[in-house]
Order: sequence, then C-alpha cells, then structure tokens
Amino acid sequence: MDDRLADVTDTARPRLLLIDGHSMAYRAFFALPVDKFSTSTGQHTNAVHGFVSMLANLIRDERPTHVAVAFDAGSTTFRTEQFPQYKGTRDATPEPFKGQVPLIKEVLESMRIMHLEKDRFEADDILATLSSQADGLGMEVLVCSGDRDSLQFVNENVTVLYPVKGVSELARMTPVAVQTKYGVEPGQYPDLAALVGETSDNIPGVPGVGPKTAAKWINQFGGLEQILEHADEITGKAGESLRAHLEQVRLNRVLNHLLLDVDLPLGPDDLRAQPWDREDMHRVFDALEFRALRERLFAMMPAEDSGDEPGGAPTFEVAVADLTTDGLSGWLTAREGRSLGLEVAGKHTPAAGDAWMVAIADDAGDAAVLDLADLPARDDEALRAWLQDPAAPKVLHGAKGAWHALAGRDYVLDGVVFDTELASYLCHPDQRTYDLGELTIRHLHRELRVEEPETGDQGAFDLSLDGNGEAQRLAVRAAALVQLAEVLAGDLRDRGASDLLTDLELPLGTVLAQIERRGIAMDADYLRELERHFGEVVSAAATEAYAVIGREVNLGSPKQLQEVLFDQLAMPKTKKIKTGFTTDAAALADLFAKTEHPFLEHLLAHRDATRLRQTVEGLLKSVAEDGRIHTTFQQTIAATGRLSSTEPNLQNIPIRTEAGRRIRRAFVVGDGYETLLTADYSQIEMRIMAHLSGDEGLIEAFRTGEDLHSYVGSRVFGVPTSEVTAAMRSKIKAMSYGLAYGLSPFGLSKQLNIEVSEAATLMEDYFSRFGGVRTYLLGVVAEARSIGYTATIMGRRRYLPDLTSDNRQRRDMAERMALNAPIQGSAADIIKVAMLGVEKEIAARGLRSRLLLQVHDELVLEVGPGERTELEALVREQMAGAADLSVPLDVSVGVGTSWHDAGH
DNA sequence: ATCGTAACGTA
DNA sequence: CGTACGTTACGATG
Repeated sequence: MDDRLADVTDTARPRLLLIDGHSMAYRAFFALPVDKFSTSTGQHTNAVHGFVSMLANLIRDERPTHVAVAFDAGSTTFRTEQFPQYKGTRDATPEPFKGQVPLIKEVLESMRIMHLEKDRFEADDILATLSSQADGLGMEVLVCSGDRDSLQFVNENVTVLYPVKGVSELARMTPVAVQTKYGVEPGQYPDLAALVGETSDNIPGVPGVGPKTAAKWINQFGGLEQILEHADEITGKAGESLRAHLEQVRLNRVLNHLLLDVDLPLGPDDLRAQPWDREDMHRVFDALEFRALRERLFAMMPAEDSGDEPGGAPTFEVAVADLTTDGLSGWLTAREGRSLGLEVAGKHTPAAGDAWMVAIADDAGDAAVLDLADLPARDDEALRAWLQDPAAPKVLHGAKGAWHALAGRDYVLDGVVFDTELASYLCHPDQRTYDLGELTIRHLHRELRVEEPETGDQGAFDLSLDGNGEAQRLAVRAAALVQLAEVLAGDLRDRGASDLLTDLELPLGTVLAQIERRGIAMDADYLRELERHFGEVVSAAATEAYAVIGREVNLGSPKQLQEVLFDQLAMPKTKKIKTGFTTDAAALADLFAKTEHPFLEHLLAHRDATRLRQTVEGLLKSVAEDGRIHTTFQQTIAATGRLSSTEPNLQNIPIRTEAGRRIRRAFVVGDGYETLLTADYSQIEMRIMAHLSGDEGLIEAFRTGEDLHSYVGSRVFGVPTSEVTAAMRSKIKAMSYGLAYGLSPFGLSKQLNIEVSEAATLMEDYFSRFGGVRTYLLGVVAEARSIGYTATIMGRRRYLPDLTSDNRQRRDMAERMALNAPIQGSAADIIKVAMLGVEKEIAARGLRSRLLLQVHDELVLEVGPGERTELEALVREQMAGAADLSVPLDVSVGVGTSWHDAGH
C-alpha cells in the first residue's frame, strides 16, 4: 500500500467532487424559469443561479477537499467522427442559455475551482479519467452528472450524484443503488444502455427492448458480448429485433464507453480547494445580481472548521488588559501618539444612539474593553478625554455610527484619522456593503472569529455568548482596525485617493453626524391633516374607479390591473415587462390618450394620492420625540460619490406637482431659529460638462449669463435666442441632460415623442455646434476602457471592467456609466467641499445657523436669529468657491419658514 | 418571514 | 434603448 496513505484516517480522507458542468447547467436552465432570473442588463442567469446554488449545497453537504468542473469542449468529438448522428436530435441550444456557461466559469474562477475541457472529448471522459485516477490515489470521489453514462464508473469509492428533480435533489448512485434501479452492476450499465438506447443522445436502441429485458439478458448471459454471441438463441419478438440491430448495438457500446486515459494538464492532486478570491466573487456576484446566493455562500464559510478546509483563515489574537490596577488612563498613556483601533457597541442611530461597550486596541492586539454601564469614574474621565482629544489618533470602521452611539452618552468623538469603511468605499465604490469581517479576510487573510476556549463547556450553555464573549468579539474587531488601516492606506495611495479620505470624506463624516443629530423640524399636525386629505382623495378615486368597471379590485396590484385593462376592458397592450404588460404612469397616460377611458383617470388619480399619502405616513412615523426627523446620510452607497438618504429618504420628497409640494410645507424652521434657507447650484452637471469638455461654445453659454437652454437652442436651431420657442427649449434641455447619461437617439425620440431620425438629426446638429462635447464624451469612454476607470475632478474613481465585456448589453451599460460617473461624481465632490466650507465658516464666525440637509445639488440650512444676510453671503461664497472651473458656479438662494417657501 | 418585482419619488 | 438612489405594496416563495 502507498505509505502516504498509511496513516490517513477515514475522516481526513481526501474527497474529490467532480461536476459535469454543461449537463448540470443545462438541467438548471430547464429547472428554473428563465424570466425570473435575469439581470437589469437583460442577461439571463437562471442556469448560473441553479448551478451555483447546487454547487453551494454540494460544498456545504459533502465538504469536498478537492473540486473540479468539466465542460464539453465543442461540437465535434471522437464520437461524432465515428457516428455523425451522435447527439443529432438535440434541439439547437436555446438562445437564453447561450452565454451562461462563460458566466459559470467566471464564478468558478472567483471561487478558485478548476474547470477543464479538452478538444474532441466530452466532459464525461474527463470525469471518468479523473475519477479513475483519484480512485487509484485512495480518494473518495463524488461525480455530479446528469449523464447516465457516468454510472459505469460507480464503485465502492466512486458515487454518482444524479439529479432527479431539477438540480436541487440529487440521487446518490452507489453500486447498490445502481443495482437496485437498473438490475445490473455499474460496470454493466453501458451494456444495458447500448441495448436500450438513449434518445437524448440520438442513440437508437433495440426496438421492443427496454431496461427490464436488457437487464434480464445481461444477468442471464453475463454481459453484452455474451448476449451478442448467443443472439440466435433468444426467442420471441425481442430476440428477432435484437438480431436485426446487432451492428447498432455494437456501435452504441463503443460510443458510450467512457475513456479513462484522456491526457489532462491536471491530476486529482491539483484540484485541492483554494480559499476564495472574495474580491473577485463580489465583482462577479454584483454583475450577476445574486444577492441572496452570495450571502448563502459567504455565510457557509465562517462556519468551517479552521483546518485545511477552504476559507478557514486564521483569526486575530488579542489580549484584553486588566484595568483594575492602572486603569484606562495608564493603558492609554503607555500608547500615547499611537493610532488605536476603536470599536463601539451600541445603537448607531442619529439622535437616539447609545453605547454599551467600547473596545480600544493597538496594532499588536493589546486591547482595553470598557463596559459603559459599569465604568469607574476615573476610567470614564480617561475615556472621555481620550475620545475628544483631536491629537489622539483613532481608527474606526464607520465612525459616523460610533459618533452617534457615543453622543448618546454625551461623549465627544474627535481625532479620527482613518475610517476603514470610508477607505474601502473609495477603493471599491461599487460594493454595496463594507463588512469589517469581509475586509479582514480580503486584506489581512484573517477572520474576525473568537477562538472557543479549549475548556469550553459543551453543555447547555454557550459560554461565548455571555458578556465576556461580547468583550472578546469587540476587542478582536478593534484589534483588526489598525492593521487593516495600514493595508488600506497603501491601497488608497495606489489609487490616488488618500487626500479624498483625509480632506474630504473623513471630515464630511463628522459634518454629516452633526446634521443627522440636528434633524429637521416637522409640523406634525399639518402632516396629519395632509394624510387625512390624501386619504379622502384615495377613497373617492377608488369608488369612482370601481363604479366604472363594475367591481372592486386592488388598484395597487399590477397583476389585477392587467386583468382589468387588457382582459376586461380589452385595451391595447402596453410595453412588455417580466410579468406581462406594464401599468406604469407613462403607459396609463398613453392608454388614456388612445381610449379616453374614464377608469384610467380615476386610476391615475388614485395612484397619485396613494403615493402622496404613503409619503406623508412615512414621514409621520419618522418624526422623533424632539419633533424633528433625523435621516441617515449614507456615505458609502452610491458608486458615483453621491450621498444617499435613508430612514427616511429626505432626498426624494415630491416637488414637481402642486399636491406633492404641499408635503414640503411640513418641513419647517425649528424653535429658536429665524427661517429656513435653501441654496442650490443651478445646472451644475452641465457646467461640469462644459468644464470637462472644454467646449468653447458651452463655456461661452455660461459666461454670457443667458438662459442656458435658450442659448444652446439658438445655436442648434440657428435662430436668435429670442426666437427659441418653449418647445425648442424643452427639446434642447432634454437632450443636454440626456447626453450626460449616455442617451441614444432612440431614447431621445422616445422621451420627446419624435421620430428616431429627428432625434438623431437633433443630436447631430448639437454636436456640430458643440463639437468639444462629442470629443469629450468619446474620449471619456475610450480612456476608461484603457485604464479601467473614470475619475472626477477630485480624483474619485469608478472602476468599470465591463467596458471590455463581450456582452453588448453589459458593455453598453458600462459605457453609459462611464459617461455619467465623472459628471455626477464631480458634482458630488463639489457640494461635499462646499458643505465642509459652510460648516467651517459658520463655526469660525460663531454663528448659530446650521446645515440640515443635502439633496445632491441643494443645501438646506436653519438660520439663526439675525443671521440671514450674513449666512446667505457665506453660503454663496462657499458653494461658488468649492471648485475652480472654467465656468462660474451659479448658486440660487431662497428663504422661508418652510422648505416649500424657501424653495425657488 | 423573506424575497423579487413593479412602481415612483428625487437630483 | 439615460445616470444615481430608497421606499412601498404585492404576491410568490419558504
């Protein structure tokens, strides 16, 4: 016996998982509905999803130590050369399946799972060869394949997992299972298949001979050779039929014999499972829009034991200090001047935060953990002094949240020199989340896992869940921070983003924390009145709508609306969507123009009022005890660099319609303040376009101070500015903005309700006058394609690997992102700079006025008594001076006691 | 309970 | 077949 294996115990025995990629992907394709699985770019993903889901289950349930996936290489194999009809009845590959196999390969590569294919051979031959080699090495082998030919190499060490229903249920085909199901030994299965045939491979069997007869013969004569020798002796119709098809059966047997000696570049030993490339997995899963599946996969891994299993990365070692003698003060003094990691457990919500426990750690893993509910006065003082000391450098992950938690206990947080969440966002702005545990695995190859104590009680109580475990967990996170910051700082430097963190995002985090804590005052009584009013409009519209169609339906259900509109009322079909035909507002308005059916009017009114009522309800629920709404500004969500607002979203409060604007009256100036002030950049994106493109015409347009769209319209249409009609102006406006989004002539024609040719002419005319814009837009995409990213005026990058994708939809999408990201992102940079300037200048002058909201190109402030004039000048100056562009940054200001009245 | 989808609000 | 977001209700899943 091979002595390498002599001491291998059964539990440590290597286990090789082999998957027939094409056959399982194809099964998954038919098991899952195509229309339920596709990305926003239209790429179908049902086969990918099914395949990866199955793979996840296999890894979880079977715990393979080695994995490989084999694919068919092409249409011609040594079998088709011998028998051209082989697999000839297969329908052409369905269109939605095409393109999914390369995506599966991308997933496998990100998981560092080998995939193999070889010219002229089928996946099954590769699997047979690897299986036989692995068996020879003493490995346990699992073969996952939907091709029954693979049953021939089942033995005591080799099990085939054969899909019985979809890809989620797999039958374990052991020798006994094969014997039970087919009545023959696994090695004789090809004999049986040769007699019975295989329709899906276009292999005709002996007519009248099914699996029962074939098995009977095989057991009676001992095998196919013997059956063929004794063919004359077999009586009856079946025997006759057999004699008429001897050649076919011989050929079948040749074809279904799998090769065990395919020459492969890799052997079983090379297939050992590797730690995942998590960064790449994020990229791939982001593109596939597999959220739940990604979570499932990542959730599986930390549970693995830390042996040599994939993903079992080492953890952090921490030593939690005993503060009973020297106290926190001594511990901190010993580390003066060093950057320390700070982790705060508690509620991280604005104006309602609370901190329960604090962990501080140095880069060596020495940590101090403080239970704030039970803190000696001297430690409380030391903690307070250290937290608010701007000269005591701290590293946090999501400092804004910690700021809120600490504020709940009246601690002031200052001296934050690094935020690992913000840093990671600047490096990879397309990620959705920046989980600290994910980052430590990716950058430090360590897990945030607290090692169970060796003497851990295995009884009813889990010791790790008591207070001490919480302290350990917090200490581990704090200890990870300093090390992580070092790596990320290097990453930031490489990407030219160090200043963005230090001079922009970090200080902005503090400004946002203050803004969120302030909140904005609400007139709750007025909101309740609005709610009642919109509620009445909803009821009235519903009643009238029901009367028109003679029954009550749920007007909020697109499904029921489709029945009413297209079945009951037999209206013309609207644009197709996944679930049928759209009932969106544009389509309903279109239908109304065609049919003038009164139901549509009531339905639209109902939609409007329902929406407004929902908005009002949501706002009412969000009013805090202080009578103000405290939104959270997300600083690491938008890939372009914008902020976003949640719980509630105050960046999408209605303004376009009069009814909607009424909601803005509920946002009011707070007690002790004079008024609200809004200040917004006018046409900032077009100004950035002018600056970035350097187009002389566009720059001149802004310098003249004339109305932009009229100016551009006069140049495009060749008429004096005074003769630019409203219709001309609105066309120009739509096109100008569209250009910054990568608008096509088709899209423009759709939006303006004009012919595609007219839209194309319009764009052509525009570019002939403003050629610099076209040059710029083409250049942006070309440069991004070659360097891999776009950049804003402050160097904020967005990476767009899909610019070189083979998939046209994905490539086109990436191109539009490339066009928009520098413009939207630069505007975001500029207003962020302005916010810092405003906040700083207000503080420098000792004003009471304060920032309350940011809505992308607008700031809302509360004006202290008597400060209106000074504040307006200050805000104008800071906003206009936030960037030095080749065009002026125009700011318009409004004042009023409500957001509505302060608007303009 | 959880998830994806449709719809719709903002810049 | 225009970018960037967040929230809600519905209805199909488990």
